[in-house]
Amino acid sequence: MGEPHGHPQQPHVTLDAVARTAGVSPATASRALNGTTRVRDDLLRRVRAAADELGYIPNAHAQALASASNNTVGVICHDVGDPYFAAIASGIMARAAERGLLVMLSSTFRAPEREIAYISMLRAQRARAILLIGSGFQDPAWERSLESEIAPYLRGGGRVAVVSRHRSLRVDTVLPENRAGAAALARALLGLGHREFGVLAGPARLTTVADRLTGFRQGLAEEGVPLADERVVEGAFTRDGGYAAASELLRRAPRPTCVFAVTDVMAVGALAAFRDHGLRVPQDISLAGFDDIPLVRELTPPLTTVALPLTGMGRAALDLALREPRGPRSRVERIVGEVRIRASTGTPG
Amino acid sequence: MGEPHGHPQQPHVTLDAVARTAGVSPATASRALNGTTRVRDDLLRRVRAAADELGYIPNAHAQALASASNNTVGVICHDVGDPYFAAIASGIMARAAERGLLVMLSSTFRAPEREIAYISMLRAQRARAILLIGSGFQDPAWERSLESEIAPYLRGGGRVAVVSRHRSLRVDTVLPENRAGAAALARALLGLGHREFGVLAGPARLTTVADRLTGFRQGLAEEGVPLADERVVEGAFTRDGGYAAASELLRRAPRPTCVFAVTDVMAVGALAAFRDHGLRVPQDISLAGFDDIPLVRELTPPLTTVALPLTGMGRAALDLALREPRGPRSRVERIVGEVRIRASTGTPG
DNA sequence: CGAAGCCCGGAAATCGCTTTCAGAAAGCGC
DNA sequence: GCGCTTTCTGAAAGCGATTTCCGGGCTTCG
Repeated sequence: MGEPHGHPQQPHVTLDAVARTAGVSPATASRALNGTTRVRDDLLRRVRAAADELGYIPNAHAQALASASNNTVGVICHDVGDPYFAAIASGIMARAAERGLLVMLSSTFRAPEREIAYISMLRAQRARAILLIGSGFQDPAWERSLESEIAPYLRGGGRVAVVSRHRSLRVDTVLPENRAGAAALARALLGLGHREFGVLAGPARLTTVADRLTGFRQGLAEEGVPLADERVVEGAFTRDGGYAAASELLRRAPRPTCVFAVTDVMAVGALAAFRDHGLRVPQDISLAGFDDIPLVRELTPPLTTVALPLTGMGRAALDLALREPRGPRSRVERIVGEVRIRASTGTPG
Repeated sequence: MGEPHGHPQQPHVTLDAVARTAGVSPATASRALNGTTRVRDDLLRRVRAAADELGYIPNAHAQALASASNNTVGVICHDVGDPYFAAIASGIMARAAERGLLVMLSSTFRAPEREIAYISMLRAQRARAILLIGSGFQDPAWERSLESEIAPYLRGGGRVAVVSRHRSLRVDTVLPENRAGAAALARALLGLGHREFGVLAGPARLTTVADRLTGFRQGLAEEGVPLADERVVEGAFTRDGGYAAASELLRRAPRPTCVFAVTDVMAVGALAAFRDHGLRVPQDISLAGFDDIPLVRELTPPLTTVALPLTGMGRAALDLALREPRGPRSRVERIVGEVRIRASTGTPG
């Protein structure tokens, strides 16, 4: 009748309303609903009845404001669409569900400034913990602003944990042994007889890339096998980035007998590139990746890689951040990757 | 010096503090920071200076409480670890970032009651919009409780949109034409000469499964080709579910010449199963999926499927939910899938 | 039987912000 | 210079919960 466009916009049911229909004070209603204190049985029943008769849903903002606590955690990753982050995020969500927490997830799409912006938003939300997933950037300016966002958050009682990120912040960390893993992979590939290697590296400013690259180099160096700079091609951390980098690598003669892609996602692109160039894997060229994301077992040939327990790392990160009691020092959980030799690597020649 | 275990727990910087050091009232400080009203230039500068000198971060809860508005949206899917949901979620996140929104994401891991629980939590957070991603359940009890969660939320001004879910709720919907897509796929496969089909279906209570299955049946029926019930095997919506279902299907003679897996994820498992049973795809058996998740182009052979613009669907859902002005009727955005014939399907025999 | 505790419920302060509501100062035309 | 509008600022009232702080009613013990 008169409502111009039909949006009555009903007001929310408040605790006061519940209290009134139950014939008690808001204080009692609050206590009854939260079980903070003993409340006489009949009152308790009346309050509960009133609450679900009215369909009462407490206002989380009011609760957070009054009690200075809340049950949300923030997660920041580069892109949930990437299977690597999706797997870690999935682990976090599972654990969060068990703990009754709500997760605010955000993707930076690899823009450092977006990471900072999100941290700020999560601070505003007074998130209990902030989880930073994935490689950091090698950039002093960024590190400074990150530090200056994080420090006051920690001082205010916030928890921070990072996953798979070089340890520039002194916070709880779930850290894959990227160097050691890459070195182990290098040794395994040397063991197959390879001596001519190529590497598909991600963006140089990402710390994960640097670690895996140096680890691989060290592994080769142990056997005195060098890795020339022109054998390392940089590409985006995507399937297409891997494709492009692999193509570029093939353009630079002489062709290596074995290629290491610093992430599985890039390896997927590389595999396609090799195929398009008429190369058979592993007969003509061997290929290895890193991470063991779910899909790479399904490729033909299945990809040799360094397996990381991705969902487990997600769970671990949440537990680490929220752990109680809290010691004075931050903790580091080191994850050792396991080299999985599959059919994408063979003996050279 | 005497802090027992070193957690000083510094209090937060409040707007009052900012106002005080800027020498203005909180009201003015608020206006200056939010640009609600004109504020004299010198005051504005002083407030801003004070704010970032103190490192002021507004308390989002207080803001939400006072202004009865906030900038978070909730997303509920079955599992972010699944590439299908990951792709849709990625689209949502991208659009949310553009709009300056924070996303609360949760995974139900396919438990209906968890979906209800999350909606309730999102209601408590007074999320601006709730996005439900993925198939609903064919279960009257669940539908009722869902309805009773959603209705008051909408009445309170909340927005709801669903993606890829049968239209049991009268809310904005991004709806893949599952039936039509599956029918088109059926026609294409018939066109290749197949007459003996098998189907790997997901859990029967999921509406998406039902739709794709009936669509496929209809497509076959147009040419008078039947699909016997024992040719339809049900499995979990996962890679392993696909593997198991495919194995079961092979156990039931006679073997079909072409298999339709209702999702790509299941098709991936089926491909592995066929291989393990010594069958060549497509020479011995053809395989098709649905969704066109990123990885299936990379398989050997690349998978024939019905392509859905997943990230676009995510973006569309957010826009649909938050659209302004708001008509009285809910809107349905129909997505037609595109049949992509790839090498996993060939002519029979 | 009276004093000392114990429980429990209610009044009211509080959390940190936004937003009326007025009032002061400034600008304007005549 | 006077009245009137126009700007801008500050005081104060919420927003919707939680949480002291208090007091009234019982139990319990001396």
